[in-house]
Amino acid sequence: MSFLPFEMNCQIFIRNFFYCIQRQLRNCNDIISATSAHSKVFKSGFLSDTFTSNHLINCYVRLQKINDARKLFDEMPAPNVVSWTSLMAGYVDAGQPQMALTLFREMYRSSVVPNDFTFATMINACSILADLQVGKTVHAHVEIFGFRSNLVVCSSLVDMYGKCNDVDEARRVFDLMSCRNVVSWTSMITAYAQNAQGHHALQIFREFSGLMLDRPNHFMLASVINACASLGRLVSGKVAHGTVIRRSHDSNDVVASALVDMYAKCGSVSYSEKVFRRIPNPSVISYTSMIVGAAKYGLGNTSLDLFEEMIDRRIKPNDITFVGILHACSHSGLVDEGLEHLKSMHVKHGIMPDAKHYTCVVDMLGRTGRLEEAYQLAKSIQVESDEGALLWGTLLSASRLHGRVDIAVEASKRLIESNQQVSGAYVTLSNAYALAGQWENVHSLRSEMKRTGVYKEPGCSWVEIKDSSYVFYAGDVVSCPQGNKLVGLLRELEERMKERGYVGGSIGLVFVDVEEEAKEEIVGLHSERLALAFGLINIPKGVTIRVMKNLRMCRDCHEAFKLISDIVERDFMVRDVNRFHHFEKGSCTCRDFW
DNA sequence: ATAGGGTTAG
Repeated sequence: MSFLPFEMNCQIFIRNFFYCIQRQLRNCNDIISATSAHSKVFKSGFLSDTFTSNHLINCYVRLQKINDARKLFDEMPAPNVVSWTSLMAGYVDAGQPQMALTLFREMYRSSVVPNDFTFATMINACSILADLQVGKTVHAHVEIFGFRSNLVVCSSLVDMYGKCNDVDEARRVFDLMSCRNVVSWTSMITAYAQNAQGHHALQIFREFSGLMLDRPNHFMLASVINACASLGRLVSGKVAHGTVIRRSHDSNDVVASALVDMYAKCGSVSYSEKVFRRIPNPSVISYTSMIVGAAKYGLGNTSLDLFEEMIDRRIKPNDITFVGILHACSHSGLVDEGLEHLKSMHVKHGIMPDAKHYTCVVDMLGRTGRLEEAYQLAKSIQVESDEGALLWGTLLSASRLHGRVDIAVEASKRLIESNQQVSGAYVTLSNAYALAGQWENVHSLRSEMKRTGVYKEPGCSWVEIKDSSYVFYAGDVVSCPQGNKLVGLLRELEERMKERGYVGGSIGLVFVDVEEEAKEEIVGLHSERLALAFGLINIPKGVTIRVMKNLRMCRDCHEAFKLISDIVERDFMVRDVNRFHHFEKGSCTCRDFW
């Protein structure tokens, strides 16, 4: 029988104990085993060992116990770069990215040197905060510390610049990267998609696909679908959907939610529904996408049914869900239901309504002509300037629609005060004056605009036919060879809609351009009407036409809309033109897709 | 050895 020397025995014991603790720390998935591991480490005296403590910190971070992680960190005699970075990442996960920045500064003052992991975490914090200034500072440090060619650091930089709305800088970093992977390509695609440059997003995706280095995964496809949605490109969206199915990502609920949203925005809400119904466990986002999708089509009751369904399935709605619900009620003329839901938000669901919800309600009341109530409500809401622009802009449109010049004037004043969307305010106010026959005011407003140099970009819309998009601008009809024919046709349509009780709004003929003489002529046509006429005139049989522009429907409008559908015998759907200001004249005819 | 990057709804 041989005996090992005592010291060697001790070493083996310590090493075994060490592994045992490590295994326990790696596997602890609940707070009880974490605490027990913690006390074991404490008793053994290993708490002063940085490596063991780091394990414990990560354990608390995984369990979302950031305060416990912090306490442990503060007691460490010698935290190293991993300890610092772990804690920073913990704060980012816990929704306190600001604290991560603070820690970085503290770390900087101590003698511990940051590494690539630290920078990736820091950049992520800046990205969440959308803090471009700090982001640039961190970028400078990345250069100084020599991580400019690190894949992960650069991918997070691309993402950070994208989230801070500096797409050009994102692209610069991306172009300088010496090697890229799916994540870096996805970051670049997302940067474009989230900054209203969907066509660039698709271009990057085509480039990635052409390289055939790697397959697109569900992250990338979700972003690509998002880009198709923002462009209203159904054909590209369907191709992306095909890729999703081929790559077996159709069971991913994030991808599915993106598809639901894309189909709704591209004019095919029935596809949205099909995709939605295949999601095994829809999240609050999946439900909200479908609720919003239905709302856009004036299917208010469908939205409300979906809401009931999600409540029954114990899925908690959030503030955005309620924006969707209030939108649905607003666009379907379900005022009482809308007001009920507004009340229930706080009482039943513990969500405080804020400016965006009240804006929906102002819209809802305004559409149905309850302008006095809408006005009183608008005045009572505390808003930031950008929220104010939306709020007063909403009221302005409603007062124009119902010919309440007094409220229109007040709303425009507030809108102009908010210093945003000023040109839109002038145009709408001018339309309100014109509607009331107050031509002198129209003229003086126009000279005011000339004097202050306000310029209104023309609204545009487009139809997608086969794989091409055709864009129309407000005012285009004048130059169109069939212009007169169109105008006649549209007048006739409007008459027939009025007979059915249509009261005005997007479908009706409105003045678009105050630069033109404000006489009772059509100086411009909103494009959905133009495209509608387009559909009547020269689209070959068997081609599906989809018109993109927001159709804000009250119940009456919905009726009218059905009537138009009967007349033109085609399916088309419409989306919000204001979200697509990135369309430039002549740049939107795209025949190619990947 | 322990720590890091990309996705969906208004």
